[in-house]
Amino acid sequence: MFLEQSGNRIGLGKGFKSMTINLKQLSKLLKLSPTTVSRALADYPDVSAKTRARVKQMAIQQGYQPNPVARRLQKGKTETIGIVITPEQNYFSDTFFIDLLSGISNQITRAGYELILGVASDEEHEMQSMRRMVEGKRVDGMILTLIREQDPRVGYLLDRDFPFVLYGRTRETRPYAFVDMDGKQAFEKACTYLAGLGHRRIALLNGEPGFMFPVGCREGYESGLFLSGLELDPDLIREWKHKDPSQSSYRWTLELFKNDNPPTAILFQTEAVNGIFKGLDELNLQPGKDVALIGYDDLEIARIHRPSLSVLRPHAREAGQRVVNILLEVINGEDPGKFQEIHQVEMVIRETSFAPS
Amino acid sequence: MFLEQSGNRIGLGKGFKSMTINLKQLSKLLKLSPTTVSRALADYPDVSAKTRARVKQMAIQQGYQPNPVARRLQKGKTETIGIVITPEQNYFSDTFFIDLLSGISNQITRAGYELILGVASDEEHEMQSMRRMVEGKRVDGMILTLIREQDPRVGYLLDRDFPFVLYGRTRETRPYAFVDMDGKQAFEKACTYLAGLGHRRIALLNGEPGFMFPVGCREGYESGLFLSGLELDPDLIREWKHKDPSQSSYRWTLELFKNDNPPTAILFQTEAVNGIFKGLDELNLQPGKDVALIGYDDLEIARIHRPSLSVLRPHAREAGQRVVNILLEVINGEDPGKFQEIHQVEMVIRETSFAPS
DNA sequence: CACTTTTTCCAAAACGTTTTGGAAAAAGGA
DNA sequence: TCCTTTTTCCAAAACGTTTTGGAAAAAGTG
Repeated sequence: MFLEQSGNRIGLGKGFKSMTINLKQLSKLLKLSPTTVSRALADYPDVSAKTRARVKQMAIQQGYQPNPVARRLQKGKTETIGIVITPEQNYFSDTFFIDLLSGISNQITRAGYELILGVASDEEHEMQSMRRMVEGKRVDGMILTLIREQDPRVGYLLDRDFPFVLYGRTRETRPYAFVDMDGKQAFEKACTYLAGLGHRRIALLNGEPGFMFPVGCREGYESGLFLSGLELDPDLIREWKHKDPSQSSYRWTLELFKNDNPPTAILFQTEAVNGIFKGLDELNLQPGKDVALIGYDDLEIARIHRPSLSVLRPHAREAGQRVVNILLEVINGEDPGKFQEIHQVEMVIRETSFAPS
Repeated sequence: MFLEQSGNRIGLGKGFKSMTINLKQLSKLLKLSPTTVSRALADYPDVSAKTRARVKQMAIQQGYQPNPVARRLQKGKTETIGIVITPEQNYFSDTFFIDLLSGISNQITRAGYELILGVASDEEHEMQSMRRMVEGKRVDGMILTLIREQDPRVGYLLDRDFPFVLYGRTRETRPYAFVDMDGKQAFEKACTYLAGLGHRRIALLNGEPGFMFPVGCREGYESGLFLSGLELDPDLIREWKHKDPSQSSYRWTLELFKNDNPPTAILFQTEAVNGIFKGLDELNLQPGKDVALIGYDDLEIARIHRPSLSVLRPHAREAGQRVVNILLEVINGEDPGKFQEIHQVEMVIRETSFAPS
């Protein structure tokens, strides 16, 4: 009787819920069992082509969509994956992260999954937010970004055998799945390119220590110097703070040119470009004329600045898509160790990389 | 028998799922019915203080957390709210949106809800992503940002009586819930402030037409001029494109000063500041000396630039929290029309707002 | 002590799916 | 025709909670 009531609710038009039809109601309309309707929609072979067609047509006509919550309960999956971002690290500074997120989101949607977002104010809350998702059974897998050299999140997830994929890498001996940009190769390429133009003093303004990505940048830088027969001068290497890229890179730029033998080229993360421009301006040095610049990440400012900034461009969107596809496989039981991808980084030559006179 | 098997799975240590305990297992440990355990944990009055304590202690000891999917099914709620962002509009340009998101996320977590994120590449996908959430029964309510004057999303949600809250406003006669910044009052304040310093030619570099927020800015601007006894000169008003704030604002800045009687002050959205700085630089005009500037939004660049930029600062975090609290009330059946909040905007005077000589 | 009220507990139903394990009907084979 | 195989369908169980509607036990009342 109770059932009949809710069955009759179709089309009553009172409130939102009444506009929706469920499996039982649909099967009643079709004079079939819920089992058959469910299996018809899922293309099981044990339902005849004729009834399958009939079911599908009616489902479309009635706008039927299986209730995801019920399906999740039955399937024992949340069909959800989680990501935690932190505002303090200015990661959202421009298109890069939103591109990554866009690739992630679209691929997740395509798989019929959901992306839940946590925003954490610091490292501690970052962990807390992730634990809530994992231990609260709110997600089937996690995506991690902005990875540190020693990253407790990775150990935590490995310990409990919970599916995850890193965008980036960390120092961890156990196998895990990751998609990373080949920062090493990118910086090596940029470095040899500048050396090939004739630059002999190439500086590196690297990301904050503790995070993993500057490690690759530095390796590539050193390897590039070596391949070009240049000496490594520790005075030409600086690191800025993630929380405050412009301010710290500004200071480091000024310092760099106090050197007796200052650089003629700088490699750096584009995020820090404002500070560098400001520093150079103060020193009366013109980018692309007195100092060559190549940034890592193709942010908007790189394109619109005059002179336009030569950059290393990671393909964030594609990387995001790969991260999701891999995570879905890992969730599906595949061995995470099989998925360790290092993506090429494109070099875009614009106006700030010139041959010194 | 099947039940017994899964009951015995506790502590087997094979795979992740085995590490988790469910209500039935917990109740067996306590020699109580699932009903009582559930009600004890939910602080129902019909369970004695003694057993309630015993249950809670055991729940903590065993690390029990109710399966959210099962609860959602029973409660008929998804405990989830949705938001769709679009990358093309550089909304993530700096701390503003992430602050808003941070307030939203934290408040949602506090309520035990989940935030699911959609990333849409354009207006059409934006709608599509929202419909998937709404019609797919994936959320209990929606949060909308970056509202247009005519916004089909609002009509869509109103039509089907689906709970939502706007961050911003739109042109719609039916009542709906929103939290908006008082852009009008902010620009009026900034305008009268500049006029009070002695500026007579104040320009407005406004946001893209079609969106709602520039409307308030313009109203405030006009009202500020009027209150200060200044004439409105249409030549001093320009609008930039959301997709490309720097480029278009750069062009408009140059145009502005082709005027016979150029402005001595500019009001604008901080997002467009790079283009303005670039334009002024090209014209050999110094911000804070030849031209006064006040931006809307306190982005990082406003603080670190020399001279530092005077701004109007919306309190994004607080607004995000309010949006969520209101949405939860609307979901709970409260009348949306009751919740229409307009928040004050703070004015932060730094170095670019000076008295003309 | 007998009766009523309050306290404390629980069995069963319900949420809306998918999966399991057949059963009935149709088709094929002798 | 009778038996076997295949096709097509479905009743019931299960996923893990919360809620409903009592029932048993304890406490209060006369």
